[in-house]
Amino acid sequence: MQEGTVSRTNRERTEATRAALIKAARSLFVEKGYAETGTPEIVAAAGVTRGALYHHFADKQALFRAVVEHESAAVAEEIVRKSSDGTAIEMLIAGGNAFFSAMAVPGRTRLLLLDGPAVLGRAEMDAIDARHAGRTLREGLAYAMEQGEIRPLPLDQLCALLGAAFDRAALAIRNEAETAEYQAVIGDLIKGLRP
Amino acid sequence: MQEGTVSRTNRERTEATRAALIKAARSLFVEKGYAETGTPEIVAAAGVTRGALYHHFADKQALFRAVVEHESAAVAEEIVRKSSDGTAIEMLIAGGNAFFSAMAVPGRTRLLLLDGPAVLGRAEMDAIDARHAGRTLREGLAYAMEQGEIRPLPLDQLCALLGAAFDRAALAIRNEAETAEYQAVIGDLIKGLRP
DNA sequence: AATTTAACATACAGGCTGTATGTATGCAAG
DNA sequence: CTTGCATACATACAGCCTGTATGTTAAATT
Repeated sequence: MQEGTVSRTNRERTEATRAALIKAARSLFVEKGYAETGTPEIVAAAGVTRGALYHHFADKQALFRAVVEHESAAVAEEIVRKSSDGTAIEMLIAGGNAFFSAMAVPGRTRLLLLDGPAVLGRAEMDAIDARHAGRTLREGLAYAMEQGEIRPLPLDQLCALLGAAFDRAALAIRNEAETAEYQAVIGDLIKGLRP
Repeated sequence: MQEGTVSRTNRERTEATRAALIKAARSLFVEKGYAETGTPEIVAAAGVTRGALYHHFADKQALFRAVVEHESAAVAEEIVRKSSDGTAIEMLIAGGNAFFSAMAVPGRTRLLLLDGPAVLGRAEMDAIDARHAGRTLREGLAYAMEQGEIRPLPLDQLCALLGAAFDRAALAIRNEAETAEYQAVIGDLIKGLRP
């Protein structure tokens, strides 16, 4: 039985430190916002020093990027996990509901929809989204068009516009009643695309 | 004939100073973003001192708010000015085109769609938008529903979702070809709402 | 076992924000 | 017209934060 500092491999140390930093940073970025959170505060919460932070991340923004990447992946994972089968439009609706459910986790709207675009820029946020949640929407829409369930439209533009609608709905939703209202309206928007 | 310091009334001094600060701040916020723009830089460009800035504005964020308010009003003014008549849906489309045209003015997407929500929060941005461009969209949709040109749907939610789609399109648009593409897709979205 | 390299910790320089204090000018009252 | 107050600034200061440079310890390599 060992105490305090157990001998760890470098890889283990790195992973533990990075995880602690990302966890502490996520919590503070959510609570106070990116600009109002200082690195001294983050490292104190993570139980390391600023030296460790700047060893693993180029700067504060790089740490934020890691937090956003992590969070975006979690949202996409939940959508994929809950994806049902049925008609293409049914799948789109179900995916949307899963998205709303995932975005209801506290802090996600702030990280992914408010601070993210401002800190990292829309181009980088689009790139991150395209690897995660945005990818599921794109595949759903492409499948629906393929099946002839919605009219053929430029996929890039349609994804951007519907994705924006989903995002804004997630931002507006604060309780179950609002969830149902937005689900209904966005469902109508999608159904309006049928041939 | 007088030189240099002409005797000005206090009201004139105030208006001139505020205008110079807002103009300089707008330029720098657009060029470098809110966080990367320092108040020393702003006051230097405006030809005043930091004392003047903090006399007229509570803090840097209040100055940013004034810039955003000004810009948002300019967008709404352009939409109203270009609003044509015709069927309700035609007016919506024309209003959308005017919106895209107004948002093409350099810096507006960054101020109103990227930094604005992050710095001021979505609630405050919604309030500002509701007084300006968002108001025109809401009135257009309400009129279209009244005329029976689109199905009756919850107005608040529909405004939020379509407003988000317009915003994202404005962010994505970088040239005329893209403008046409997004106009077409957003037109299809609106037309899908017909009874 | 010796050497290199990774993973930190500490110290420092520069810059920025907001506030406190000082000054000059407009303005209103007598 | 001058006397007193308020407005519109300018200057100086304190505190904090970011990023970097330097030092130290432990792991990995040879």
